[in-house]
Amino acid sequence: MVEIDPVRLDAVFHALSDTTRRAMLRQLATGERSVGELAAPYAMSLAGASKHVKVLEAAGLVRREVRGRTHLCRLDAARLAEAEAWLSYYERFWTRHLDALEGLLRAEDAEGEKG
Amino acid sequence: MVEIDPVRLDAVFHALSDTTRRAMLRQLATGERSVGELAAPYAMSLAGASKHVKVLEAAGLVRREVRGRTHLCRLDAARLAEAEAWLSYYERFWTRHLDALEGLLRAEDAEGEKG
DNA sequence: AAAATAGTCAACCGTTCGGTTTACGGTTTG
DNA sequence: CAAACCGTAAACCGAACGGTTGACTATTTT
Repeated sequence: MVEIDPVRLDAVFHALSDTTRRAMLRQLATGERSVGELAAPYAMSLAGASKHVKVLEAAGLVRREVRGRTHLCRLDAARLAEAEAWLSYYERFWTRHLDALEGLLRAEDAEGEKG
Repeated sequence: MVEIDPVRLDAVFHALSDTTRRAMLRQLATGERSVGELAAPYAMSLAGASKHVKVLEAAGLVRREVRGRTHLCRLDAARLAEAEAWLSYYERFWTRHLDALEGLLRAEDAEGEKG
């Protein structure tokens, strides 16, 4: 298992815990966007949306390139990968690779009957 | 893509955004635990830990069975699966099945050169 | 019956959150 | 240069968060 910095993970999950921020990430998945473009879809002040972008940036999910008066944002998925790595630990609770597991258990049963 | 209720996802990611709560889930991954057992590892009042359990329960990550004076908690991974499903959308940004993607692009290039 | 145990509930406290408004600092553009 | 534009910063607001203590309810245990 890859140990992940808990503080970093706190920040990532917190950033993901808001619908607006998740929607912004979806926007960024289709290409880079200015802060204004990210803000446009929401009934919210630009300053408000800007704060959301900062939360995403602080969590390391978004990087920003200042280009003249506009700030270009792009997705940085590395921290999302860390979050998914954390979650993947629990896959065994819902994934039915009980197929493989059952196979393994049957093999052990066979061993037990042999020995 | 499986559309997931945003409010539910808010609750799940918020529940995961705290180190103590994530650690509690890890405990529950090894088997059911009472609230007291969940609380034991942390320098925190029982009431405080109990609140964390309630957050996990409200997010649907934990179910509780009251058994006499003790409350037995067990992991319910379904909502974790939803969170992972949401994250899996972004796998293409870090997974190198750029192999497959590159193949596709090369095929399109070939088409372009033909036409 | 009395005492110990498991846990919640309610009130409270300081901090953070999500949002606003207003003011401001750099760019472009006219 | 002046005006419009893009975005941040700061101050503020009510609500939620993470945590505490103390009182309380049930259940076990003795």
